[in-house]
Amino acid sequence: MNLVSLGTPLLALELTLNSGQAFHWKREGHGWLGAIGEAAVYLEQRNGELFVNAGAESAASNYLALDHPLEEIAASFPKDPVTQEALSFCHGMRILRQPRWEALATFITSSMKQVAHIAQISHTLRQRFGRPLDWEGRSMHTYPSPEALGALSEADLRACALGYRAANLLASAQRIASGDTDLDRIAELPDAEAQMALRNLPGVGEKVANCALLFGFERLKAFPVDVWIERVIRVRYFRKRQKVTPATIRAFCSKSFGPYGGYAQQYLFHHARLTWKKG
DNA sequence: CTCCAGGTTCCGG
DNA sequence: CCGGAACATGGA
Repeated sequence: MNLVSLGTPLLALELTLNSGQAFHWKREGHGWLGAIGEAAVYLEQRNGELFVNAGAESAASNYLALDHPLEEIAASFPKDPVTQEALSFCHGMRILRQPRWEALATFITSSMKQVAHIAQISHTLRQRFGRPLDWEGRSMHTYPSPEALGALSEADLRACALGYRAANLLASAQRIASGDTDLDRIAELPDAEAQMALRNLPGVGEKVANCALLFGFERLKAFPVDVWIERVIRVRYFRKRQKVTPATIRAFCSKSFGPYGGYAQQYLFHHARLTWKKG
């Protein structure tokens, strides 16, 4: 158990790992076990001090985005009570800097699925098709590459409970493995163009593209609108019986939440999902 | 059993 | 641009 300290960053570790951004971190003793790209990683927080297994320091601080100016980000949020309530609830949560394909692929598999089930799919794909890793006798797996997934059959993926998403994940993996779509090149594009490029992939619409941009391409203004966000915006920012179309929501979110809109979105999402009362 | 979940795509107004 | 419907699966 050779751990190294990363100091005492402002970081709500458990909140960050369990907020529906990444889906593969598992409790292990007092910490969390998972993979960052091709490396096995163990994370633990004790009295505010962050520890990581030796050798994974830079990978971990990059993945956890410890360089994001969290205080500045929080200060940039609108001062309305809805956002401030979510901010207070999610204090210390960071937007992870995930590998591009991993972020894109997990959200291709996310459509019309609960977070728990997305996690189950992620684990199955890793176990069956990822590369095995080991840390202190504990095993975990990398997220399977586009090449690995692209070589499978749709039936192989359907057997992981992917349902109709299997064809989309397979075709997207093949387009990337073949070089037809280049995620590194997309990473160089401005937000709007990057979004359009991602949306050329099967199973990638506006919402999934925005998730990929926010979680995998460092686009902190990207604002995914899922059923929870749609509900929060509609109920808390508009009057009952007012006509609110998808275009209304898009325009409102784009103008209201500033340069770190993606952070605000993630806080609103997590807060709503955990505290929403029906009726 | 019914309802719903971090949607996308296609199709007719 | 908008609303509807089809698409799989499992948890609540």
